Amino acid sequence: MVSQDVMPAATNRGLPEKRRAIAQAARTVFGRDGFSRASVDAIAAGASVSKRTIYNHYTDKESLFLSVILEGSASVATTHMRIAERHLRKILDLEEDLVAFGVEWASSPTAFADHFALVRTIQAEASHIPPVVLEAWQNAGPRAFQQELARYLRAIADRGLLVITDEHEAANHFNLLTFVNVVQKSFYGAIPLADSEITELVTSGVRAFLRLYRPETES
Amino acid sequence: MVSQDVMPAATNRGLPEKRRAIAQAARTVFGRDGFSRASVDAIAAGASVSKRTIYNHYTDKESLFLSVILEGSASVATTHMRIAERHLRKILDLEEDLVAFGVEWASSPTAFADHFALVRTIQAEASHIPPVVLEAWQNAGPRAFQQELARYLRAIADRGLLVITDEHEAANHFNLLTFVNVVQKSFYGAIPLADSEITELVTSGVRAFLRLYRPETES
DNA sequence: CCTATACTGCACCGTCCGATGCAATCGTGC
DNA sequence: GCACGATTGCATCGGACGGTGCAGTATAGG
Repeated sequence: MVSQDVMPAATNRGLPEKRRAIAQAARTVFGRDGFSRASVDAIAAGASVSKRTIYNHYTDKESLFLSVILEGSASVATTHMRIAERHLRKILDLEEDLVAFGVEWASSPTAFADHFALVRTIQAEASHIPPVVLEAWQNAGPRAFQQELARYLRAIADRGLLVITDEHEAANHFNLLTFVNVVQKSFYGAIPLADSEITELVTSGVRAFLRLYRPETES
Repeated sequence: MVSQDVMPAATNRGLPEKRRAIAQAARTVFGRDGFSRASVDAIAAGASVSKRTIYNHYTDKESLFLSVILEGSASVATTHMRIAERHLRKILDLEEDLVAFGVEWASSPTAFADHFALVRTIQAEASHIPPVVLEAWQNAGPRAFQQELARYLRAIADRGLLVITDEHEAANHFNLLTFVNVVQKSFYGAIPLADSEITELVTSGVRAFLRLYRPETES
């Protein structure tokens, strides 16, 4: 975990098919074992590929890890975007829509268990990862989506359904009260929660969020 | 990370002095390198102790890790208790006191950098750690303190300064809006934040918390 | 048919590391 | 001074693992 190049540190030769197989297997194995414990041999076996081939595609175990986590992060981000669009573009019942959104959002760590296991690894080794890479990851993943969420909240507020002065702070609060709450309790999906429990936590979080940002109902 | 015994899995022979030296060095090295990368030799060197002595005190690298993290967790918990008592026992200015408390609380991950690095490791390897141990750790550390925080909030509410129906939910919200917010942004202290930034985040969090739980000020 | 590219299998190197065994030493209490 | 427990230094085992070299095979395009 010492490479200083921002991206990709991966040689680009070889068949894209094998390349994807390797990436897939790497995601699984890294997710299961963490960076240090994961062995390149295991990844090779998982991808039904010679170990030598891995080293033809990627210079390093480390660069393989980086490549995989950046791809995964982007993929998860677009999925989150779609979830947000589906629930927040047209608002029918505000609380209901926010809860539905929050539940699906907060369930993604169990849906993308592989990827979020990598995220846990990143956090554990945060101090060994070049800050540039950390930044790159955050911007491609979590931060990008929080920006998007802020935009949706702004739009909802403009329609008069919420009272928001700083939409980024509001997005942060929503994030904390729903997603982060679930994520903390489930160890990023490592100890999966029952769907009912997720719904419960998110509902409670959304209620609090609405108490913070709902317009005064003049009696 | 497979031991099934709940506690301590550590033989208890040897001089307590050496034992503490080992634990101290282990905390540092595990914190710096994570469980897998940390080498027993490095710990031995750090403790100015023969490697053989470590294996006289602890059966295993794993049991050493467990022992260290449980001790640390307890120690941090009592520190948190003291912080809470200092700021929440007597309330003068509610917002001011909550902010002061929150700032000190949220700064502890940088103060106890060693320990929280271990916590990060635990989370990264959560799926490899026996659930019993995970439970034990949570109960000795975070959960115990959240209970305590709930008690303080209850007391404050009883004095009429807050309106709280479920004090555990309130404690959870305070936790999320201040501590967790900071912790997320600083990667559990791995990427330390400036004091001013911590103060800013906590202040904003406390304001939100008060908007949620402050009694209606009849105009 | 020839060449270039990619993949494979395997052996191999060097290293690191957890864990053990053992003989020697130090220190304390009887 | 003797005995016992603790510690030490060292050698060593056994295994895992990252990474490389190489010779052989397949596949596709000209």
